[in-house]
Amino acid sequence: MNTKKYYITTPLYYVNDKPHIGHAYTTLAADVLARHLRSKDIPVLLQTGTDEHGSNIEKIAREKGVEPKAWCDGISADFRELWKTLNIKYDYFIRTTDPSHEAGVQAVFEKLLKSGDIYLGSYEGLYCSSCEAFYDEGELKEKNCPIHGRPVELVSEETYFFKLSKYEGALQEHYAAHPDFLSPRYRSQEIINFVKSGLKDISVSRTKVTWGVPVKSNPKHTVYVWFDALLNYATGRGYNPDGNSPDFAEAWPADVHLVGKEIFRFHGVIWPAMLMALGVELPRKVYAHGWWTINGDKMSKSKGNFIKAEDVVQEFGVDALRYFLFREVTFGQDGDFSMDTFRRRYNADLANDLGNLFSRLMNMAAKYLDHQLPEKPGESEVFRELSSWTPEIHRSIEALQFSDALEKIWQGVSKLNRLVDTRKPWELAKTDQEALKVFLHEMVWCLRLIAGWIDPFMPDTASRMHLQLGVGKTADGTPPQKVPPLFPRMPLEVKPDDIKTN
RNA sequence: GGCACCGUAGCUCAGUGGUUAGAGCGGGCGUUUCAUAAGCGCUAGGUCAGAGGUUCAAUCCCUCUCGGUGCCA
Repeated sequence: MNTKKYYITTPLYYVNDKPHIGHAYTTLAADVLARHLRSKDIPVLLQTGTDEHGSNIEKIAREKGVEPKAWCDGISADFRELWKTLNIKYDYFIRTTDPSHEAGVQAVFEKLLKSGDIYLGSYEGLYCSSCEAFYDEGELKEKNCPIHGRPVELVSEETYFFKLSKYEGALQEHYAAHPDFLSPRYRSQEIINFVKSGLKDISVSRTKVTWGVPVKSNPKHTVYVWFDALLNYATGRGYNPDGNSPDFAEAWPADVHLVGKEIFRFHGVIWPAMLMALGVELPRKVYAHGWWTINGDKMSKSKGNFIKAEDVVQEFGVDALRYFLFREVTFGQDGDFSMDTFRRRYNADLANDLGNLFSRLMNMAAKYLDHQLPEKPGESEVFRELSSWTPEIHRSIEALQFSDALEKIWQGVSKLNRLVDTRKPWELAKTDQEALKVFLHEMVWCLRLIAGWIDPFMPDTASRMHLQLGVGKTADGTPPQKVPPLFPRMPLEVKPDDIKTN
């Protein structure tokens, strides 16, 4: 018997360039959610992967003088390497060049051809041979290609169409019946209006592209990359219209597709329509997050202003990056990444608040607790209060409101710092040993609670904390060691201007 | 041009038809010493973009103006 697992997906990342912080963001969000659910003993499937077909990839590979597949192998490996660096635990990494996926795509195509949801037609458009792309009349600059400024030609190409228009009504009904299908709400209206304004059938094959999945019954066509890539969510779990793998039932329907806002429409319109055509249940939710700008600028290849996750990790550690990305900005909104803000938050939240709290308490625990693991303080008011926050924190994570969860957790950190100041354990040490122990016991348990809360976000830090919070469990009687700080304080960046001035 | 959304303390943002409009960060002042010179306390007097309207009462409702953003395959 199959039990349905909680199935989370990230988009498949296009292998036209090396991974940057934007890719990491989505995948980390998936990882945080997955870790949280696992900690509640909810079975989870997390799938990510790479999108490898299309003329762009073919072109890049040609420029580099390698076979397309070899190029894809390299970049795809870079992504997996980054997930490792970022401590992301996924269940399955799919590549659109995987034979099982390609077979699934072909079978889907044939099935829809048979049902009439895909039909052969021809596409007519204004084509620029330098761009290898079609343009609308409105996009042209003085009737020329907006990029090359050269004349475009009217070209017609045989292509297969998917009958997207047929699903206009069904999609609208679905949106109305499932108000959370497109999330967050403030991004959904655009999509709903778009569908309301009328859908046209879309081209789903190419005759000019060879690096793609061939249409089985007409191999001079390859399947258009979007159609190919979207299917991964199903084929990766064993979907094939000619016969599903038994695994498919435990994954489907997907619980949440995490996507960037730029591909929300593909996932909110085309993908559900494809599933309707296939008679497959729709995913429960598509959640679109925002973009990171870098120092206020859009990340772009031409500006070359990508932040490499590896560099940040190298200097500050994985957990600091994981923390920053989900604390700084409400998940869904756009945010700005700058080293200045990053350092500020690192020092204030991680080094000063949490790191120092942990350090001051662990020092006292080492000094004043006789290495005994204290009993859970049922009578402790603080501990009871903090414990009562857990459901709220969990709800926030499950609603993908990561920043809310972290904010609440940091209220706890702050509360504990205040409490230490109020109770002044260093004075109790001179006046009331018994009260001191009771207090430190409470604090140790509160820290365990915090460690548990931050675990999905900062798994390494959580385990380092846990290691020490087992105060006194040492069977051999060795005293607790003074541990290195969780987050060593970092100097704020010295600007060149500051040096010159004197 | 069409359709949405936004404009609240230096910065990032919460917020509600009704007593003195909030938080975090930064800044300023003070204070403790257990701790990573961290922590803790106090402090921001902001025309809630502007104008008009509805109302006993609007930052929150309506209209217009200005400024900004997104979507229109």
